[in-house]
Amino acid sequence: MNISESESRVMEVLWREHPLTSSEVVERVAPGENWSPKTVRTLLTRLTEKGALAREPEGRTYRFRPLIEREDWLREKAGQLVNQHLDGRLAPLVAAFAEREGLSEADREEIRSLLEKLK
Amino acid sequence: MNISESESRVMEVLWREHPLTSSEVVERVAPGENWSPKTVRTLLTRLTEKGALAREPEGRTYRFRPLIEREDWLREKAGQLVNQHLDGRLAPLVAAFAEREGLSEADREEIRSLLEKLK
DNA sequence: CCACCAAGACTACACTCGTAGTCCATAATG
DNA sequence: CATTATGGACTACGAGTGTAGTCTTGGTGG
Repeated sequence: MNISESESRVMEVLWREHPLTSSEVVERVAPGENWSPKTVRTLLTRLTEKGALAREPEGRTYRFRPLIEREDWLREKAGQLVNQHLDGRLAPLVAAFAEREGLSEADREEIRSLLEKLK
Repeated sequence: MNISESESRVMEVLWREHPLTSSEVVERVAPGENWSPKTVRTLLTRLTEKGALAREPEGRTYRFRPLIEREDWLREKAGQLVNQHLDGRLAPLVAAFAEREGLSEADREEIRSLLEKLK
C-alpha cells in the first residue's frame, strides 16, 4: 500500500489526467524525470500490483487509472509525519516549513481563511 | 544523509534526551516498538555510519548523541512533501491533515498566532 | 576463580527501490 | 512482404531497510 518516491511521480501524472495509456504516461512523465520508457512501464506495473492503479487492456496496450485518491494519499502522508514526529500537533510543521521556505502574505491568508472555515 | 523510518524512531529517543548509552536507548525505544536489542544496536551503528549520530566510547560501550538537529530534519521532511506534491503551497497540507485528524480550537489558535508572528 | 551474560563487530537475508535490459510477438512502415 | 519499432512479460542487480543472529571478549555474580 506504500507508494515510493519514483512511483509517486507516476501517480501525479495519472491524478492530473486519466485514464491514460502507458505511452501517454511515458510522454507526460518524461520531461521532468530523465527516465527510460522502460522505467516508467516498470513503475506502472508495480503500482498496478500494489493496487494503486487499475488497468484495462486496450488493443495491444493498457489504459491506467488511479485506484487511490490523491487526497487520501496526502492525508495519509501528512498524518504520518505529524503523528509520528510531532505528537499530532500541526503547528510545528507549519513553523518548520515556514522557516525553510518562507510564507508569502497570500499563503498566510490562505491558511487563515482555511482555519476559519474549519471552525 | 537520509534517515529511514525505523532509524527515525531511534533518533526521536536521542533528540529527546542525550547523550545515552546504547542500553539506555534500547530501554527507551523498547516499549513502543517490539524490537530486539540487536535491532536497536544495528540502527545505532547505521546512524553513526551515516553521520547522524556521534558516539564516544564509555567503558566497554558507547554513548551516543545526535549530530543533526531535529528541527533541520523536520524542515527537510516538510519541505520535501510540500514541494514535491503540493507545488510548494502549504495550505493544502494543512487542509489534508485537518480533514484526517481534525483540529481543535487550540490548534487553530496556535497556528493563527504563528502566522501573525511570521509577518 | 570460573561460568555466564552482555556489548560490539561482523554476518545474514529477504524485500523494496531505482533504474533499466532481454526476449518475444505484433503493428506499423517502406 | 520483410523490417523495424514498440509494448508487455520477465529478468537484473546493486543499494538501502527491517529485523535479527553468530562470534568474541571482557566484566559480573557466586
